[in-house]
Amino acid sequence: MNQSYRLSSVEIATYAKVMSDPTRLLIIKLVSKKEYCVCQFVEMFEMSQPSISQHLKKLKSFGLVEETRRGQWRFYSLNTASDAIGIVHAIINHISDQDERYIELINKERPVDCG
Amino acid sequence: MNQSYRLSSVEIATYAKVMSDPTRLLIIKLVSKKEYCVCQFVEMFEMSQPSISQHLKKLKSFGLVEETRRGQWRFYSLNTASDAIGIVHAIINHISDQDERYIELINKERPVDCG
DNA sequence: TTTATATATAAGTAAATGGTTATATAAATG
DNA sequence: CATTTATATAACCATTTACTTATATATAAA
Repeated sequence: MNQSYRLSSVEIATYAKVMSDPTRLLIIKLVSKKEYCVCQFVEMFEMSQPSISQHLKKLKSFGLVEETRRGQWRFYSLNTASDAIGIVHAIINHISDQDERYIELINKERPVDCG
Repeated sequence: MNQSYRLSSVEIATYAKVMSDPTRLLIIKLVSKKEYCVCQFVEMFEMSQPSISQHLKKLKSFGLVEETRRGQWRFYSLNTASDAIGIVHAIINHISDQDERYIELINKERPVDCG
Protein backbone atom coordinates (compact mmCIF):
# COMPACT_ATOMS: atom_id res chain seq x y z
CA MET A 1 0.00 0.00 0.00
CA ASN A 2 1.16 3.48 -0.84
CA GLN A 3 2.32 5.24 2.33
CA SER A 4 0.66 8.43 1.12
CA TYR A 5 -2.70 6.75 1.65
CA ARG A 6 -2.04 6.36 5.39
CA LEU A 7 -3.91 8.70 7.69
CA SER A 8 -4.09 9.43 11.39
CA SER A 9 -6.09 7.13 13.65
CA VAL A 10 -8.62 9.91 14.22
CA GLU A 11 -9.08 10.35 10.48
CA ILE A 12 -9.47 6.61 9.92
CA ALA A 13 -12.03 6.42 12.74
CA THR A 14 -13.89 9.36 11.20
CA TYR A 15 -14.02 7.82 7.73
CA ALA A 16 -14.99 4.45 9.21
CA LYS A 17 -17.94 6.17 10.90
CA VAL A 18 -19.00 7.89 7.68
CA MET A 19 -19.01 4.48 5.96
CA SER A 20 -20.60 2.65 8.89
CA ASP A 21 -24.13 3.30 7.73
CA PRO A 22 -25.35 0.55 5.32
CA THR A 23 -27.00 3.08 2.99
CA ARG A 24 -23.89 5.27 2.75
CA LEU A 25 -21.64 2.23 2.36
CA LEU A 26 -23.68 1.02 -0.62
CA ILE A 27 -23.89 4.51 -2.11
CA ILE A 28 -20.09 4.56 -2.02
CA LYS A 29 -19.90 1.13 -3.64
CA LEU A 30 -22.32 2.25 -6.37
CA VAL A 31 -20.56 5.52 -7.18
CA SER A 32 -17.22 3.72 -7.27
CA LYS A 33 -18.43 2.22 -10.58
CA LYS A 34 -20.39 5.11 -12.12
CA GLU A 35 -22.29 8.28 -11.33
CA TYR A 36 -25.87 8.36 -10.06
CA CYS A 37 -28.38 11.14 -9.53
CA VAL A 38 -30.40 11.59 -6.35
CA CYS A 39 -33.68 10.36 -7.86
CA GLN A 40 -32.00 7.08 -8.88
CA PHE A 41 -30.84 6.48 -5.31
CA VAL A 42 -34.34 7.29 -4.02
CA GLU A 43 -35.80 4.59 -6.31
CA MET A 44 -33.09 2.00 -5.70
CA PHE A 45 -32.95 2.32 -1.93
CA GLU A 46 -36.72 2.90 -1.62
CA MET A 47 -35.97 5.64 0.84
CA SER A 48 -37.30 9.19 1.13
CA GLN A 49 -35.62 11.91 -0.92
CA PRO A 50 -34.57 13.96 2.14
CA SER A 51 -32.99 10.90 3.74
CA ILE A 52 -30.94 10.18 0.60
CA SER A 53 -30.01 13.87 0.27
CA GLN A 54 -28.79 13.94 3.86
CA HIS A 55 -26.62 10.86 3.35
CA LEU A 56 -25.16 12.42 0.19
CA LYS A 57 -24.55 15.67 2.03
CA LYS A 58 -22.57 13.81 4.68
CA LEU A 59 -20.52 11.90 2.10
CA LYS A 60 -19.84 15.15 0.25
CA SER A 61 -18.95 17.09 3.39
CA PHE A 62 -16.26 14.50 4.17
CA GLY A 63 -14.96 14.71 0.62
CA LEU A 64 -15.87 11.16 -0.35
CA VAL A 65 -18.15 12.06 -3.26
CA GLU A 66 -18.31 14.82 -5.84
CA GLU A 67 -21.42 16.52 -7.13
CA THR A 68 -21.93 17.71 -10.70
CA ARG A 69 -25.08 19.51 -11.81
CA ARG A 70 -26.47 18.72 -15.23
CA GLY A 71 -29.88 20.11 -16.09
CA GLN A 72 -32.28 19.56 -13.25
CA TRP A 73 -30.22 16.68 -11.88
CA ARG A 74 -27.29 16.45 -9.54
CA PHE A 75 -25.00 13.55 -10.19
CA TYR A 76 -22.77 12.07 -7.54
CA SER A 77 -19.57 10.18 -8.16
CA LEU A 78 -16.64 8.92 -6.12
CA ASN A 79 -14.05 11.61 -5.40
CA THR A 80 -10.97 9.70 -6.48
CA ALA A 81 -8.79 12.60 -5.34
CA SER A 82 -9.91 12.23 -1.73
CA ASP A 83 -7.31 11.62 0.99
CA ALA A 84 -9.56 8.75 2.01
CA ILE A 85 -9.57 6.98 -1.35
CA GLY A 86 -7.27 4.25 0.02
CA ILE A 87 -9.41 3.37 3.02
CA VAL A 88 -12.58 3.72 0.94
CA HIS A 89 -11.38 1.14 -1.56
CA ALA A 90 -10.05 -1.09 1.21
CA ILE A 91 -13.47 -1.14 2.83
CA ILE A 92 -15.65 -1.59 -0.25
CA ASN A 93 -13.30 -4.29 -1.57
CA HIS A 94 -14.35 -6.37 1.45
CA ILE A 95 -17.99 -6.38 0.39
CA SER A 96 -18.89 -9.61 -1.37
CA ASP A 97 -19.79 -9.30 -5.07
CA GLN A 98 -22.77 -11.51 -4.25
CA ASP A 99 -24.02 -9.17 -1.52
CA GLU A 100 -27.81 -9.54 -1.56
CA ARG A 101 -28.58 -5.92 -0.83
CA TYR A 102 -26.19 -4.66 -3.53
CA ILE A 103 -27.65 -7.01 -6.15
CA GLU A 104 -31.18 -5.87 -5.24
CA LEU A 105 -30.13 -2.25 -5.70
CA ILE A 106 -28.59 -2.88 -9.12
CA ASN A 107 -31.75 -4.71 -10.21
CA LYS A 108 -33.86 -1.69 -9.29
CA GLU A 109 -31.63 0.72 -11.22
CA ARG A 110 -33.40 2.71 -13.97
CA PRO A 111 -32.09 5.34 -16.42
CA VAL A 112 -32.31 8.89 -15.15
CA ASP A 113 -35.03 10.16 -17.54
CA CYS A 114 -37.37 7.32 -16.49
CA GLY A 115 -37.72 8.56 -12.94
CA MET B 1 -7.60 -10.62 -1.37
CA ASN B 2 -9.01 -13.97 -0.31
CA GLN B 3 -12.66 -14.19 -1.33
CA SER B 4 -13.45 -15.92 1.97
CA TYR B 5 -12.72 -12.64 3.73
CA ARG B 6 -15.56 -10.89 1.90
CA LEU B 7 -18.68 -10.18 3.89
CA SER B 8 -22.12 -8.70 3.30
CA SER B 9 -22.52 -4.94 3.13
CA VAL B 10 -24.47 -5.01 6.39
CA GLU B 11 -21.64 -6.89 8.11
CA ILE B 12 -19.00 -4.51 6.73
CA ALA B 13 -21.05 -1.52 7.89
CA THR B 14 -21.38 -3.12 11.33
CA TYR B 15 -17.65 -3.77 11.70
CA ALA B 16 -16.88 -0.28 10.38
CA LYS B 17 -19.08 1.13 13.13
CA VAL B 18 -17.38 -0.98 15.81
CA MET B 19 -14.02 0.40 14.63
CA SER B 20 -15.28 3.97 14.14
CA ASP B 21 -14.48 5.01 17.70
CA PRO B 22 -10.88 6.29 18.04
CA THR B 23 -10.36 4.44 21.33
CA ARG B 24 -11.58 1.11 19.97
CA LEU B 25 -9.65 1.59 16.73
CA LEU B 26 -6.41 2.09 18.66
CA ILE B 27 -7.17 -0.80 21.02
CA ILE B 28 -7.49 -2.99 17.92
CA LYS B 29 -4.20 -1.67 16.54
CA LEU B 30 -2.49 -2.35 19.88
CA VAL B 31 -3.81 -5.89 20.32
CA SER B 32 -2.87 -6.69 16.73
CA LYS B 33 0.76 -6.66 17.95
CA LYS B 34 0.48 -8.17 21.46
CA GLU B 35 -1.91 -8.71 24.32
CA TYR B 36 -2.78 -6.07 26.92
CA CYS B 37 -4.67 -6.15 30.18
CA VAL B 38 -7.42 -3.71 31.12
CA CYS B 39 -5.29 -1.75 33.60
CA GLN B 40 -2.69 -1.10 30.91
CA PHE B 41 -5.31 0.37 28.61
CA VAL B 42 -6.64 2.51 31.47
CA GLU B 43 -3.17 3.98 31.99
CA MET B 44 -2.30 4.38 28.33
CA PHE B 45 -5.59 5.96 27.25
CA GLU B 46 -5.98 7.93 30.50
CA MET B 47 -9.60 6.93 30.54
CA SER B 48 -11.80 5.54 33.31
CA GLN B 49 -11.75 1.80 33.91
CA PRO B 50 -15.48 1.36 33.17
CA SER B 51 -15.13 3.19 29.89
CA ILE B 52 -12.27 0.94 28.79
CA SER B 53 -14.15 -2.16 29.97
CA GLN B 54 -17.19 -1.13 27.95
CA HIS B 55 -15.14 -0.65 24.81
CA LEU B 56 -13.53 -4.06 25.31
CA LYS B 57 -16.93 -5.62 25.90
CA LYS B 58 -18.14 -4.25 22.57
CA LEU B 59 -15.04 -5.46 20.72
CA LYS B 60 -15.44 -8.89 22.31
CA SER B 61 -19.17 -9.09 21.62
CA PHE B 62 -18.46 -8.57 17.92
CA GLY B 63 -15.74 -11.23 18.02
CA LEU B 64 -12.86 -8.88 17.28
CA VAL B 65 -10.88 -9.58 20.45
CA GLU B 66 -10.36 -12.56 22.72
CA GLU B 67 -10.12 -12.51 26.50
CA THR B 68 -7.84 -14.75 28.56
CA ARG B 69 -7.79 -14.62 32.37
CA ARG B 70 -4.47 -14.98 34.12
CA GLY B 71 -4.34 -14.32 37.85
CA GLN B 72 -6.22 -11.18 38.68
CA TRP B 73 -5.82 -9.83 35.16
CA ARG B 74 -7.78 -10.22 31.96
CA PHE B 75 -5.70 -10.00 28.83
CA TYR B 76 -7.14 -9.01 25.50
CA SER B 77 -5.74 -9.96 22.13
CA LEU B 78 -6.84 -9.84 18.50
CA ASN B 79 -9.11 -12.72 17.53
CA THR B 80 -7.30 -13.79 14.38
CA ALA B 81 -10.03 -16.37 13.71
CA SER B 82 -12.69 -13.68 13.35
CA ASP B 83 -14.70 -13.46 10.13
CA ALA B 84 -13.77 -9.79 10.24
CA ILE B 85 -10.01 -10.29 10.35
CA GLY B 86 -9.67 -9.17 6.72
CA ILE B 87 -11.51 -5.88 7.12
CA VAL B 88 -9.84 -5.31 10.50
CA HIS B 89 -6.37 -5.57 8.98
CA ALA B 90 -7.42 -3.51 5.97
CA ILE B 91 -8.53 -0.71 8.26
CA ILE B 92 -5.64 -0.68 10.72
CA ASN B 93 -3.15 -0.93 7.86
CA HIS B 94 -4.34 2.51 6.78
CA ILE B 95 -3.27 4.10 10.05
CA SER B 96 0.08 5.84 9.70
CA ASP B 97 2.96 4.34 11.69
CA GLN B 98 3.72 7.90 12.76
CA ASP B 99 0.22 8.44 14.15
CA GLU B 100 0.66 10.85 17.04
CA ARG B 101 -2.00 9.33 19.25
CA TYR B 102 -0.63 5.81 18.75
CA ILE B 103 2.94 6.86 19.55
CA GLU B 104 1.72 8.62 22.70
CA LEU B 105 -0.03 5.44 23.80
CA ILE B 106 3.03 3.28 23.25
CA ASN B 107 5.13 5.75 25.23
CA LYS B 108 2.76 5.45 28.19
CA GLU B 109 2.86 1.65 28.12
CA ARG B 110 4.04 0.02 31.37
CA PRO B 111 4.48 -3.65 32.35
CA VAL B 112 1.43 -5.22 33.93
CA ASP B 113 2.78 -5.64 37.47
CA CYS B 114 3.70 -1.93 37.63
CA GLY B 115 0.07 -0.82 37.51
C1' DT C 1 -11.33 -14.71 56.56
C1' DT C 2 -10.87 -9.91 56.06
C1' DT C 3 -8.87 -6.61 52.82
C1' DA C 4 -7.03 -5.00 48.56
C1' DT C 5 -6.88 -5.22 43.61
C1' DA C 6 -8.66 -5.94 38.91
C1' DT C 7 -12.49 -5.97 36.31
C1' DA C 8 -17.44 -5.99 35.07
C1' DT C 9 -21.96 -4.23 35.24
C1' DA C 10 -25.82 -1.10 36.13
C1' DA C 11 -28.05 3.21 35.91
C1' DG C 12 -28.16 7.81 34.46
C1' DT C 13 -27.17 11.50 30.93
C1' DA C 14 -25.70 14.66 27.17
C1' DA C 15 -24.71 14.50 22.52
C1' DA C 16 -24.93 12.41 18.04
C1' DT C 17 -27.47 9.82 14.57
C1' DG C 18 -30.85 8.84 11.07
C1' DG C 19 -35.19 9.01 10.14
C1' DT C 20 -39.70 11.98 9.50
C1' DT C 21 -42.69 15.97 7.58
C1' DA C 22 -42.81 20.55 5.86
C1' DT C 23 -40.79 24.03 3.22
C1' DA C 24 -37.28 26.42 0.29
C1' DT C 25 -34.67 26.74 -3.97
C1' DA C 26 -33.44 26.29 -8.62
C1' DA C 27 -33.82 24.62 -13.19
C1' DA C 28 -37.11 23.08 -17.05
C1' DT C 29 -41.34 23.59 -19.31
C1' DG C 30 -45.83 25.29 -20.78
C1' DC D 1 -44.47 34.45 -15.79
C1' DA D 2 -46.67 30.18 -13.60
C1' DT D 3 -46.06 25.40 -12.88
C1' DT D 4 -43.67 21.24 -12.52
C1' DT D 5 -39.64 18.62 -11.26
C1' DA D 6 -35.36 17.66 -8.76
C1' DT D 7 -33.04 18.54 -4.85
C1' DA D 8 -31.74 20.78 -0.44
C1' DT D 9 -32.67 22.34 4.05
C1' DA D 10 -35.02 23.02 8.47
C1' DA D 11 -37.27 21.43 12.44
C1' DC D 12 -38.55 17.71 15.07
C1' DC D 13 -38.10 13.08 17.30
C1' DA D 14 -36.76 8.32 18.79
C1' DT D 15 -32.76 5.68 19.24
C1' DT D 16 -28.01 4.93 19.95
C1' DT D 17 -23.61 6.20 21.72
C1' DA D 18 -19.99 6.96 24.99
C1' DC D 19 -19.23 8.76 28.86
C1' DT D 20 -20.11 9.28 34.18
C1' DT D 21 -20.71 7.44 39.14
C1' DA D 22 -21.90 3.71 42.03
C1' DT D 23 -21.81 -1.03 42.93
C1' DA D 24 -20.93 -6.06 42.21
C1' DT D 25 -17.75 -9.88 41.52
C1' DA D 26 -13.68 -12.56 41.59
C1' DT D 27 -8.98 -13.36 42.55
C1' DA D 28 -4.77 -12.36 45.57
C1' DA D 29 -2.71 -11.24 49.56
C1' DA D 30 -2.41 -10.30 54.46
